[in-house]
Amino acid sequence: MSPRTQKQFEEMRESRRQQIMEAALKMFATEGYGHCSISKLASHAGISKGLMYNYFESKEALLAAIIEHGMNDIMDLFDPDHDGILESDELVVFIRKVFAAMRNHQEYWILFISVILQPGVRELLIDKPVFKYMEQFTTMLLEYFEKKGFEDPYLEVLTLSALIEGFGVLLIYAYPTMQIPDEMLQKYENRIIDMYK
Amino acid sequence: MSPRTQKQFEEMRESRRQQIMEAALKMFATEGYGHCSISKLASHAGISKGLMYNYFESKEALLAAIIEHGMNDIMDLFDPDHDGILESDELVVFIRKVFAAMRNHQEYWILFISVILQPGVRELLIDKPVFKYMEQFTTMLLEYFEKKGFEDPYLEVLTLSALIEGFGVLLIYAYPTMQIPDEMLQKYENRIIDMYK
Amino acid sequence: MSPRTQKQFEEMRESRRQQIMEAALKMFATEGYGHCSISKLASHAGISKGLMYNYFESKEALLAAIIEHGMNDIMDLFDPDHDGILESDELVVFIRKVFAAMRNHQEYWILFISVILQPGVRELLIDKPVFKYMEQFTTMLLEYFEKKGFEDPYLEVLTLSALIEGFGVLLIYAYPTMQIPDEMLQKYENRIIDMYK
Amino acid sequence: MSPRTQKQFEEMRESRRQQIMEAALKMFATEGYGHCSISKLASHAGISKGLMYNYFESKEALLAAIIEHGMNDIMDLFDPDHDGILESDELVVFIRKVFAAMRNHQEYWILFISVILQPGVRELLIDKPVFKYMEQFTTMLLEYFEKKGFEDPYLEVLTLSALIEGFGVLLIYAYPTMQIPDEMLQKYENRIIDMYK
DNA sequence: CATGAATGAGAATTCATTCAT
DNA sequence: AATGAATGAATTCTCATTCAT
Repeated sequence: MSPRTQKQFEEMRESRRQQIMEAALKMFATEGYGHCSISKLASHAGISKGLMYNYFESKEALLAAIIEHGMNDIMDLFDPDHDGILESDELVVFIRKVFAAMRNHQEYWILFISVILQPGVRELLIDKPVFKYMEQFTTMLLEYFEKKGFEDPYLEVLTLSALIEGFGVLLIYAYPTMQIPDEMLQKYENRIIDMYK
Repeated sequence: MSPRTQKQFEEMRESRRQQIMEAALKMFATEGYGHCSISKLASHAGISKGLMYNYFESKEALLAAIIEHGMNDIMDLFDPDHDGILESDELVVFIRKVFAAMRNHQEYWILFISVILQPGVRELLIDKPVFKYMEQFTTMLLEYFEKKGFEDPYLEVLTLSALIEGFGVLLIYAYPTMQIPDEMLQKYENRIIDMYK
Repeated sequence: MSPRTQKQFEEMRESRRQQIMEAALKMFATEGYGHCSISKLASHAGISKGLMYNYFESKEALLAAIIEHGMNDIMDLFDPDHDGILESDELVVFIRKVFAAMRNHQEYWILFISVILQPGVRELLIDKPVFKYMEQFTTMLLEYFEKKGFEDPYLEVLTLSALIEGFGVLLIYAYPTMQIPDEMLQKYENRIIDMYK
Repeated sequence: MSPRTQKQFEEMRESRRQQIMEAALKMFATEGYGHCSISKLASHAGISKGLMYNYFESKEALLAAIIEHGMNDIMDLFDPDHDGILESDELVVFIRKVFAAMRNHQEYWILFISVILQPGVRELLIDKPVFKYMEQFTTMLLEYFEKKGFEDPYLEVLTLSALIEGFGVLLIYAYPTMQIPDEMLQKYENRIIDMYK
């Protein structure tokens, strides 16, 4: 009966936001961004169409929020103190982290790769911190391969990137019809690590 | 009305079809399938909206035709007598063919890969004969690795597929800002071949 | 709970109502009635959306209240004892009162006229008591011109009304870029009075 | 059976455009711009919602087209050779033209005045030729009154403008409930002309 | 064969109003 | 009394597809 406090409202809002984003992530990944109408998204999240706009000012803004949120989750693995500098562990650790992220946020990866491959999206991302991080990855790998004395470090970056991104694409194509089983994912990870030991 | 005229008509029709498909491929790749309206496609192909439907019964059918055509081009390399059985050359020959195709029709491949990775396009592919072909590749590679006594043939298929598809994705992302130079492409090819020698 | 507390509550309520109406009048005039959402109005008045409905049962009711309030202000000049009968002074006195009102509350009048001329507002006014008042003015002027033996009293009413309303419109259009100076206003007033001496 | 020619299409388009604009003008004037949905407009024009967008890219563009078209009609009276210079007839002729325009395009006037009084519209008009013309009117009148030796020419411009604009506002308020009869309009016109003889 | 006008279903978005707390 | 989350109807706009000529 007593009015809700500021804090109660904030908590409600935050949990609703999460609920919407989770529902939307699932749908974007399975049906594709373009095929999800706000109506569908809202009813899957169990709310009204109008309320969506209370939380996200547009469908695009919802996508952006999901991408950013997911990216933050993942970057926490590589830059836990948020100083913008990637922890330069051994390559093996790096690869393990990438695959751990893939395993634990499979839907997110599918959405993410799916989105960044769309024409016209790169231009949108280019200002975003996400993009900075991606460049940092390249730089980090390059330096690593140089330091280790690889004959053609850039070629190695290319190969490793292809192995990772290519696998992502395979995931997209497989999902959700036939999941690539976790052991296979594990073996794939080890296979790559073996190449660089 | 004479047979010859009849034939001329068919040739005109066929070349018009090609012209539409080329224009559409380019637009799908640069603007995204979902953002290309029939109107835009028609005007880029230099014909009227209505005429589009004379050549393709729907937007989806146009996309299907483009993909099938591209897929046929690829398949010609591996199944020249169209008997549905892939020539089981040595793996090295297979890989060389793939990269030769990439090199010789670089722009076409970039557009093509870019299109088939788009959401809304993947969903369409799944029911199509195209998809069968892709499974044949998998099967062929699988058999090859089994025959050669690889410990985990499926893992090898995964790895090789990722290396190829992942490279395609890198091409898309680089294009058109900075082309990956031919020598790098060559080196990458050799790098892969080395892995399987 | 004591009478005094009761009275305080009422005073608070009344002053809150005024505060809302003032904020709304300004917004209606500057942004247009149709473009002002309850949300915007509430936040400009410094209260919550829900509370608006505690004070005014609808957006339309808020508008009606604003107009009625403004209209009462005017009517006080001409019908100070609120008996519904306009004081039939000499016309000169009437005109002087109109312009005195304009001069003394210039900004208010500009906002007010600006609001009542808006589409969507006019339609609302037609059923309201306000409209009765306006007809009374017409009647009063008509009787005056008849009594004075003007050849076509209705034509005179039309002319005088146009001179007054038209000037209001000029004020709106000039505001806020360039104020019409007070002397000009004075001269205009005299010009009209001269016409009827 | 034979396909339509380019010219036939153009004629169809032009007549449809007129039909839509006429229907919309009537509705805008009677119901107010803000209260007319595209749906309503379309069904009053006897066409589908979608077709509206084939002819006008937005509701606002439709309004703009109507205003511009109407303004051109009216300006033809004052600048028949379209050289951007107003014919500087005697004042009497000018006033007669204004009232002729009001009489013959009554709905248009109502819409026009209604629109230019809306907050935020002036800013939109300011680049348009319409605005130039309106300034030219002021200048022309000012020069006229100066030449004729009026004591305070600017005051005269103000008075005449108020008489004209004020009458327009009265028209809006009267329309469509009770039309001001044509004879009254005629008398009003003569009344004004008498003032300046 | 060729055109583009016409349709209508459906998408994104806005906003007055209600209501639980 | 006060808040803002929640609703849903209405609105603007898009676009694949049909069809008369």
